[in-house]
Amino acid sequence: MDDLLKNLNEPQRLAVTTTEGPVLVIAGAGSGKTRAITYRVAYLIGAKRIPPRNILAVTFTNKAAEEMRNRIYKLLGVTELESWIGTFHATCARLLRREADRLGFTRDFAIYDESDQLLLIKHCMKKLSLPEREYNPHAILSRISLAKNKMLFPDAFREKAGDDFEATVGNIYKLYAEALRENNAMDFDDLLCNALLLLLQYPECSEKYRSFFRYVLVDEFQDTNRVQYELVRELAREHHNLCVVGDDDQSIYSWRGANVDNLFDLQKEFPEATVVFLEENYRSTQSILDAANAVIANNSKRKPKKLWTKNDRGKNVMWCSAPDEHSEARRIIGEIRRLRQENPEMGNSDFAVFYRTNAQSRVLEDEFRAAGITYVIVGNVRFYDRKEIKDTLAYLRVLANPADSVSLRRIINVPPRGIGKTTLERVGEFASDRRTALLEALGHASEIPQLRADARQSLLKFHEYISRLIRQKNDLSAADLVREVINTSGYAEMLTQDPSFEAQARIENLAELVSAAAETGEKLNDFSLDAFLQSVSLQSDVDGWDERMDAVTLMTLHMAKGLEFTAVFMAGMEEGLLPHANALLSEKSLEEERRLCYVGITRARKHLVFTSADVRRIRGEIEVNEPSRFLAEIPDELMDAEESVPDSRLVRDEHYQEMPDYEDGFRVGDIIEHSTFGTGVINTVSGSGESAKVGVRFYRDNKQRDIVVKYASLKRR
DNA sequence: CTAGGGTCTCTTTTT
DNA sequence: GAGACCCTAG
Repeated sequence: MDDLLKNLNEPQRLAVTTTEGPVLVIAGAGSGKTRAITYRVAYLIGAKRIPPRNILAVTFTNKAAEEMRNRIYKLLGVTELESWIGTFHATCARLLRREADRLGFTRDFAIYDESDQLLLIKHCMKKLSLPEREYNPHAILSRISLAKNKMLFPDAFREKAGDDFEATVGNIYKLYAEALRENNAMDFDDLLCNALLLLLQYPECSEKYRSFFRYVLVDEFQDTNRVQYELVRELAREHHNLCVVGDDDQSIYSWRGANVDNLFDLQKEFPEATVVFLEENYRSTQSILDAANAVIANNSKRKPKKLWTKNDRGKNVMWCSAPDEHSEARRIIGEIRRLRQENPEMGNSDFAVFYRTNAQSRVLEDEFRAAGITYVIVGNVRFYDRKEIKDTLAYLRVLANPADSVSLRRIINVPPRGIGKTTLERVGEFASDRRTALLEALGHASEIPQLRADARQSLLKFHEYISRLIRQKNDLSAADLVREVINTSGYAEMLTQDPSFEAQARIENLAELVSAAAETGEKLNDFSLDAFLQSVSLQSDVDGWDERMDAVTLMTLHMAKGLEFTAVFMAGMEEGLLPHANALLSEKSLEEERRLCYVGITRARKHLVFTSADVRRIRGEIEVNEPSRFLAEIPDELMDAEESVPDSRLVRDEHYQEMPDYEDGFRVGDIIEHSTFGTGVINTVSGSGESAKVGVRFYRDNKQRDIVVKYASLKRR
């Protein structure tokens, strides 16, 4: 165990060995914070003889959890640990499964993801006869989610409603919350809220878990929200054996309710806390670190700190601009080839390309494919988000939780069984009149008035089919059930009859789902349907990513947090993209964009290349963007800039000719005054001359409008 | 009820 | 540019 401590620097050692009482670790990027917390857990188990199951360690992703687990195994020389290491959501779900009945759920409650949530919201809106035109379900959902993050429940929300819109949201919220309960389902926010409620409302429960989790660790604390904060506080209330690790400069999830202040509020809450600063960076070259420091220094709201390193100065960082996004992608490929030539030891997996928006990945993907470079995209269209996968899972979810009407509605007519909208509406009415689950109502189809005879038959037949599967579910493994559903539901048949290439791919995906179920079973040593479904709902995008693959990694900046690569490319360094157009409105969101940029930069070990395009096509329209302000924040002596060179292909490109003349035009980021809509920020520019258009987000209602420059007298402010 | 075509919106980021 | 959604003809 003493050997173990030798691998740590002074502050890291302090963070590891101060096991009793609160510890707050402020850890700069690349300062070995993961090392500190894994060693801490290993130290607790190895040196302090704390039983692993009495330790709770919370990470940001499942992948981080798995990594931590593996490292601890290695440090301790064991192959198994009965410990609680996982994300907040996974941990809460696990807890809630045990205690579900206290809150009026059964232990097989469903976990609704965003698409389920939206379906349910829309369903509720229909019940209230609210048109989707007027009330955007997305916006409603995000309001509800924000409310839940403050533990503001429907009744309280409705009382506090300030205007008509809020009142409407309140009504939908109320209905939505009831519907979730009826469906025996929780959304992501509920997992956290209900876990907290459980502790707050049942003292004996709180007592149980407080004495069970004797040591609590939380990573990435700057990205926790209020509910998560309260959860941690409640669990550590008595023993105070709490260690949280975070970096306020890497807080990039405030849009999801995360609150950086948590990091410092905790210090007030536990004034006796030992505060440890990790400021020595082991990852990057001096130049990269200087660039990162230069950028982040422009944020006004931050605790001053300065990362330093003993590493070499290294090469200057680079900035390559390109005429358009395709040449940008080719520039990246060119640089990868050049770097590999200069450094033969580098393989594909040493490279990563980060971008702000998922949409940027398509062009990169096209060019990588054309160049024959192996790449892997992390995120984007998740395997589990594909239609055929979602449909099949919906069948399984109905089996696991027959009250789940959202899933039932998704599949009742897929493949087509002659159960259309009207039929479904009648059944829905019948079900809510009788206060019974939708699935049960299907069985009573003969009592439902106004149904067509053939529809009635279909309903009964479907009900019988699902009931049969439900009777079988306990005797079959998750993988067997997946196979059974695919083969007997008519789904496989529907796809085999479709000769298209896509249908072929879908069949293959379904086969993969069967393997996924089997693999998950083996990994968890639990082959039940419930275990598989839970692991699917809580899976995150990075989780499936394997860094050992010999491929260049493509991912969003958000997903890059916590990772590192020898060479990093940051694509789309343009105003409107990074910082994103929607973030130009407030200083606060602008600073978050800067932190995002900082996170990207600090992922790089040796090489860092920024790229930008003069012109790019966004949502079908050509836009002209200025280079990102963040580039200007990096001192010239740290960065080599290379001018944009039109390559031969672009000159022939037909839209090159249309390139608008912006001598006297408006640019992204300009603040303008409109005669009717008032003040706003330009976030898109398109077309030229007579047809020049700008997209403006107005302060007054935060709505986006396209304005034809010629007809509106816009004034620059 | 279904299939096909046209329109409209949209993603900025995700457990 | 893609996907969701609505409308219409069969």
